[in-house]
Amino acid sequence: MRGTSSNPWKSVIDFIVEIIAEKTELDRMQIIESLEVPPDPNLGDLATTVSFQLAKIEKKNPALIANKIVEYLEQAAEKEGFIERIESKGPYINIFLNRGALAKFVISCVSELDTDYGKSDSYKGLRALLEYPAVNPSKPWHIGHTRNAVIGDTLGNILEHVGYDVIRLDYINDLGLQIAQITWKLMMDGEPENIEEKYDHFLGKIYVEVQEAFEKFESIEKEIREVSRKLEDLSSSESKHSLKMVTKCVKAQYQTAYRLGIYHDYQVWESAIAHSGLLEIAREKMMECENVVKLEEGEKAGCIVAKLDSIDDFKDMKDPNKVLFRSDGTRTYTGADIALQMWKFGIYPDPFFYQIFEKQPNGEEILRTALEGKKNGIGKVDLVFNVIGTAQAHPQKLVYSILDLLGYEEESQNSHHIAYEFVGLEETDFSGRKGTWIGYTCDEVLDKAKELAYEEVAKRNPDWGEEQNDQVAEQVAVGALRYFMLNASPDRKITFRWEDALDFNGDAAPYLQYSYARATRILEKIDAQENQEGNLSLLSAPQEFELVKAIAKLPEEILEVARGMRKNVWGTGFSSNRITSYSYNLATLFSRFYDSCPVLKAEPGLMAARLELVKSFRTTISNCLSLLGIPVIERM
RNA sequence: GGGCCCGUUGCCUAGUCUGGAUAGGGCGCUAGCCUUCUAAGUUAGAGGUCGCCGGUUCGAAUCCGGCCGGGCCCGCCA
Repeated sequence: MRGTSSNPWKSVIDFIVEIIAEKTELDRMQIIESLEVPPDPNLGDLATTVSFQLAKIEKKNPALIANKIVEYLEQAAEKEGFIERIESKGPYINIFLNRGALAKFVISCVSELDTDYGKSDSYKGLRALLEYPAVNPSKPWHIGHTRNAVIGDTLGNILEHVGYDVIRLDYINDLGLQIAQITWKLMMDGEPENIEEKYDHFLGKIYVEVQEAFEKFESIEKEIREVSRKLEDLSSSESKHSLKMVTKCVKAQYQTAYRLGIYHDYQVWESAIAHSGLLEIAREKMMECENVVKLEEGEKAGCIVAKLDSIDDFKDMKDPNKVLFRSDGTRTYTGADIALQMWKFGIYPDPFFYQIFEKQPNGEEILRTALEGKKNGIGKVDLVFNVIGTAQAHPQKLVYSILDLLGYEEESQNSHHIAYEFVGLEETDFSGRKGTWIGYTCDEVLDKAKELAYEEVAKRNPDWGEEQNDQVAEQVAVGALRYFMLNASPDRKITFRWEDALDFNGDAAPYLQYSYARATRILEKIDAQENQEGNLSLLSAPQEFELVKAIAKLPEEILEVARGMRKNVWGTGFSSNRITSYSYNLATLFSRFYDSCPVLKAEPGLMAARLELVKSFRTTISNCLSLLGIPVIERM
């Protein structure tokens, strides 16, 4: 193998497949599928189970076949420097790579690509629109919302890494009943002069109070419903009050998002949807379909419904006529969701105007939909990913199926529900209404994590000042929380326990950050002039070799996650935990290397080679951390 | 009634799509390792009927069927 590759492990695999293909009758796909990593590195670096497949064809003992093939393969492999040896063990054919040659190849790939190492252009030219976390603008983010936001943000990073152009969208429901409830309360009581709390926390608590009254007293419910109706009228005082309140709330919520390194490109506001004419345009489009009709009689007389009895998945519904627009003409959630999904794909002309909501700390402006402003829409997108809890699997499926029913087959296929299970407590779930989230907001969890991290940082770095302690503690806290959310497979419920979320040892973000800091420290201690050419073929210790192999696999690992995003009956799978476990494993291998292979005390030639390896590791783990949105810490 | 997700050691969990060698980790527990690049680390050890039963297969945590337990979903609600 000559030169460098953006996917070194894949290059090694291709090389081996080529050799096997020359010596057997099997096609390349079969060979690729037969390749696996043996359970124990002592058995080899790669193995092939082609003997099982050949045994079926030739009707012979697989072990005998393996024995025979190995002889041929050894001859072929000898010509190139990449393979050390090939041996059979029973039916398995085990391949040992040349450690020095692989180290040389992998390290040159990483050093060439640097911060781009891990990226690929496999999906170049495709545009993906992601929606997350769409938290109601009436309360602070709790840890359930945090899971949504972190999954969405990380998914965006991964899609960007494999070549997608990614648009990050947030949805602001400023017309919901929850907003009416708070508006009612604030207009009655007047807004307090000095609110000491963060504004979203303040609203959240009011909301819990109002909700109680709302459920208890019919008269209050009636008043609030009236406020809700008035919110639809943009000239009403209720609407004007609510707009100020919601804007303030979203800005407060975004302070939390920014702490986590989460940014967006656009916001879609429900009030803009309601008054832009979007719903009317969408409704007309929908009614062009013969399966969307206005019912004349029966319980749903006057409603515009989608007839779903022809679709297998929905024929067991109580009534397969799904209401999209009520008899009074207003849209249902499903109706609005379909209209919005159509907008995302640009099925009809964009009716929105756009205004700057605010400038984010990353320097980028976030645009919100509005009724006046500039006409800079999102343009054509190929795929839409909605990050929504798994409880909404059925409604999401409805939206995509109806899209298909309307004739937008491709758009339906390209609609993805990224489903994740909820975060709960041992005894209860998080409920906005009951206020069970109090004490478990994202801000509180981050603050508590930071407090603990601060103690640790101060203990380890007695010479640091308060500012440096504080900064690192914040980075540790953010990393720990993001990792905690990503390391759980999205289809698994998270039971939130402080001792788990705040455990900074073992399988957690600080471990990764620490490995980076250690690598950085080694490199810092070397003066530039000592930078001599290292003989990379000296890197043959098992700890060095295992680290090299792990580094080599990053690009393929990211691609595997992207390829694994297939549609299922419940949504589209997204294995965020694969990236965390890859990164954890990489850091573990570095820790072992660190413990058993001294760098600065090694012989000059070996030292230079190990320095190169440390550099490669540092780049790779750094790229993993930025993919996961975990802050990189130089010293901790 | 119908559909979906989960069940792996004291606790948390990877692996299940695409079957393959002794089922990986982490927490906790036990015993080592800092005069050596940051011990948020590392080495070793104890701990498992992969929910249960059956089937397919040379081979099943993984595929198929049937159960059991936990959660979620099937509104002109929000």
